[in-house]
Amino acid sequence: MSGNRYRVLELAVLGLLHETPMHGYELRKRLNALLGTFRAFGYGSLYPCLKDLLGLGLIAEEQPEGPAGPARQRSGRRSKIVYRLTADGKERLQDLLAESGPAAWEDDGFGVHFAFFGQTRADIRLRILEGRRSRLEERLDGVRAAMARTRERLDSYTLELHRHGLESVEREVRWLNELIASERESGSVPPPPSARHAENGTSADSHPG
Amino acid sequence: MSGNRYRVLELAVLGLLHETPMHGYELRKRLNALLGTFRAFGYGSLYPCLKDLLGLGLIAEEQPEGPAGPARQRSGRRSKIVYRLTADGKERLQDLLAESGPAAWEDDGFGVHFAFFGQTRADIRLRILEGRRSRLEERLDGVRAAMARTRERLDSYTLELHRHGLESVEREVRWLNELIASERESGSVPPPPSARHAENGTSADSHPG
DNA sequence: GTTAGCATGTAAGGAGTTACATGATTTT
DNA sequence: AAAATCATGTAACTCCTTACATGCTAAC
Repeated sequence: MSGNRYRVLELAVLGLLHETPMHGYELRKRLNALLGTFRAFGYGSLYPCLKDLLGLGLIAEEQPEGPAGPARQRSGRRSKIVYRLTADGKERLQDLLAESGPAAWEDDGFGVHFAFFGQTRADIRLRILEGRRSRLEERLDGVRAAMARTRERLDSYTLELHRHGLESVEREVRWLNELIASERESGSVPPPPSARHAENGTSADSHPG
Repeated sequence: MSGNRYRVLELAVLGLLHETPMHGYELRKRLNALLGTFRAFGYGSLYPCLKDLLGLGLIAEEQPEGPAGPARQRSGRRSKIVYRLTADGKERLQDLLAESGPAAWEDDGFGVHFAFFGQTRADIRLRILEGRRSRLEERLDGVRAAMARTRERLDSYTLELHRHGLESVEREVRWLNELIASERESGSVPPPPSARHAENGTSADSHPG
């Protein structure tokens, strides 16, 4: 009943439910629309996750409090179960959004964390973007070194695969460079002297364009 | 002991051992060099896989047949276990290389299959490339539709994520277009008799932008 | 009156990953 | 003698995925 797995789903669900309460089916559609090309979840992933989050008390079934008493919504279609964030859930969401370590910049987590940058503090955003850039640059170094070592015995298809792979990663690095520059430009974030962030309110309006 | 999981690893291991026998540690390095940016495996993945393939009789420990009898190689470092492909393993490898369905063009499998295109029949190569292109175009359609539906409630970060994601996929489609054109040019592949397409090869250049 | 879409779930398993444990050999 | 690298392995776990099972409601 307790014991939460679901690192990506947890943030996505809490983040979406923070905007507005929803039932599972709709949540899944918004989820996949949110994550776009990065990821797609089926019901078989979402519902067990909702069950867990419910068990942990991070979300709760919304009781519509009609005059006829607290019955599940039978007005629309089938009796839907509308979930909302609890106080614990909000706290948990804030913790997840404050994450700026590997969980937020590795392949798995980066997409979701980025998708919720609008709700993320400016200094955290910057740390995640920079963390991911470092990660990708490490990967570039590793692959380039490996290629140099084994260059002679790779056939043309393998070389082409590598070329395309490297180009993709380089392209993402350039994208991150632009985002980082844009984050810095939009003021409010002094390059962290030690860890100190200035209090600013305009955290979410800065998109690169 | 039997029962093979490991869809990606199996092909990669058999394909590499087809070139030359190797021990696990070296295999892992060549594996990661081969797959480049696409994937990286640790020993915890490779060794159990080798155990399975051994159990299935697809690979075998190479006996060096020294004059002192069949002992494990103690010449180099620690007693290495050098694996080689068996006859069954070669057959299995041919089956895997002949695969041209979803397993070969989905995200997971495509990289490995492509890496071994040098050992793959020309018509199979073409089918895999076209299959992947279709898959990506479906994905583009799906995401663009989803974006159109929920455009208004996405913030600028989410939009930026989608823009970058779409661009990445579009870029891969263009790459596939070039590869497919190049495969057709290099002769030897008559367009499959049943699936008839108009006599221009440039069917897929329709990317917006 | 039947398909298509809405809506919720479970059981079993996939394809690895992480952390740990061990020891030999070469380099510094 | 210490550190790095070579070399092999296991147990427990992860984070979903696939296939299945169910039923309601709107549209054709």
